[in-house]
Formats: sequence, C-alpha cells, structure tokens
Amino acid sequence: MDYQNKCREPEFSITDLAQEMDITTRTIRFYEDRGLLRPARRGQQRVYSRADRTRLKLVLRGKRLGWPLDDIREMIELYDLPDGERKQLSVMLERIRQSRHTLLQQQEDIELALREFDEIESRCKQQLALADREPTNVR
Amino acid sequence: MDYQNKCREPEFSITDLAQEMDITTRTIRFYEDRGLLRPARRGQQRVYSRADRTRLKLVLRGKRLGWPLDDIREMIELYDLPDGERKQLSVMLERIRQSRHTLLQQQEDIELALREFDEIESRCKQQLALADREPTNVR
DNA sequence: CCGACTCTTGACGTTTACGTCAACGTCAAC
DNA sequence: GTTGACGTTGACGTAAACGTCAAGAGTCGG
Repeated sequence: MDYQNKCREPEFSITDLAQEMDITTRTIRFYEDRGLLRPARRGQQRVYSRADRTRLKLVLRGKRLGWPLDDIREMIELYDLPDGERKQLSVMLERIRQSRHTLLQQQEDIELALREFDEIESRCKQQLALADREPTNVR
Repeated sequence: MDYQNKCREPEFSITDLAQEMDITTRTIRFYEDRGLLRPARRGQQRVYSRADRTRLKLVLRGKRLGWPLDDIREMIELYDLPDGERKQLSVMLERIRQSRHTLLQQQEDIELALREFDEIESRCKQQLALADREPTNVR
C-alpha cells in the first residue's frame, strides 16, 4: 500500500487486497475474469482504487449470502451508474425489485432459523440441568 | 399422495415431494446420498413421512441461504435428538452458537444491502422524474 | 401376458468457483 | 549480473451439486 502520488487517493496491490479480505490473489483475478472487477493497470500490473476495494467487499458480501457470481455482478452493476441513463432505468428498478425480493426471502429464512435455534438451545440447557442433578446416572 | 392406511399419517412419494418443492427426484435422491434424508422403504421404493418432508424443507431453506450441504446436514442434525444425550450437549450448544453467528452475519449483510437498494432506487426515481420533465432531451 | 408407468441404482457429464502449477516479466537490492 | 520478491497469463485439476442417460424391477389396467 504505497501513497507515492502527491494527492492521496489510496492505491492497493492485488496482494494488499488479498490479505485484507483473506482470499487468494487467484480468486481476485478470477473475479476480474468474470467481470466483477476492472482494476486499472500500471504496465502489466493491476492497481486497485478505493472504489475497486469497495466493489470487492460487495462481492464478498454477496458470497456470504450464497449468491452465484453472475448474480453478484448484476447486483453490483446497480451501484455503477453515478451519471445516469446508461441502462434503462425501468430495467434497473425491476432488477432492484428482484434482488430485494431474494433478500427479503433470505431474511425470513434467517429469522425462522434463529427462532428455532432458541428453542433447541433452551431444550438443550434443560437437559444439561437435569444431567447435572443426577450426575452419574448415564443410562 | 395416497392416504390408504386407516390411521392417517400422511405419506409422500418422491415425485410428490419433488413437485411440491419444485426440485427434481434426482436432487432428492442426491440429498439422501449425502445423508440429509433417510426415508423409509416399502420394498425398494422410498416412502416419505411428514417429518421427512419437514427435513427437506429445512434443506431447501439452507440452500436459499447458500449453505453447503454438509453444513446443512450438521444444522438439521441439531433438530434430531428428541430423546436427548445422543450427542454431547455441550458440543451441540457450540454448534448452535456457530450457526447462529453465521446467520447473524448474513442478517447484517442483508440489511446493509436493502438499505443501499433503497438509496439507489430513490436516485433512480429522481432520474426518471427528471427525464419526464425534459422529454426528448436525451443527451 | 403386455405395454405403460413409476421408481430404482449406477455411470458419466456439466457448471461453478476456485486451487495448483508452469513459464515468464520486472524491478530493486546486493 | 543475478537473485529474490512480486506479478502476469494460461493450462489443467478438483470439489460440490446436481443433470442426463441407461438398464432394470414393480405394479396396474386391459
């Protein structure tokens, strides 16, 4: 991570990002192959801006939610029109609606699972308490 | 889905479940191979109880959250000790803690994503409103 | 008894998401 | 100059999660 240019917009090497995000450089290059990242180049080498770093974080978030890379790409493309009108806005709104729907479904799934865990856990703890009462009576 | 036995504990064929869950029979058999399901057999054929059906639903929920099958198996094994003491309870509590942690992380990811979508969407709609004002002034 | 249908078990193919390895460039340090 | 450290592309390998045949067993209606 060097800051050699006078006005500091931070730059990152591929290993910088790999270490920070705890993934391999191979993975990062693979994401680029699949169109998820487009870092600048200095000669042959990749140079990552802060925006690239943010994009990568978005990718990893998508991964944590189990999304396929293609879906993740579509999702973060939504972030990528600061100027406007590049893609039809209505198309975009539709995509957002879809993504939001998936997210809400996942949210519901999680809440259910968490509630069930609470139940199981309390039953577990009950068992433990019982086991503590009659110590060596295993079977 | 036949109810031929006098006392009705419903039974399901593999195609019943496949159709209901909108997956293929191949998938269901594959899950069995990986230890996620253990349906009864009538002769050679698989017969699924209501509990089996519930298990399958749990599997699909895990899938929607992007969990690998092995993790899903561990997760639903947590549901499977109505009698107690089969696995060490403390081990189980630890597993629950882990799973819960993953779920909470995913929940956080989702909330972030949803909030960002709100932002993007409102910016989109602003753009649309503008475009409506000056109709043929594209560029 | 004879299709027609359903279900079964393999065996092999495929896609996704990377890991691994080889061969080479480049640049600073010794 | 050469020796690492770091980076590059490309080819190939692999694990997970199924899809896709192929070949056969069971069962039911006609």
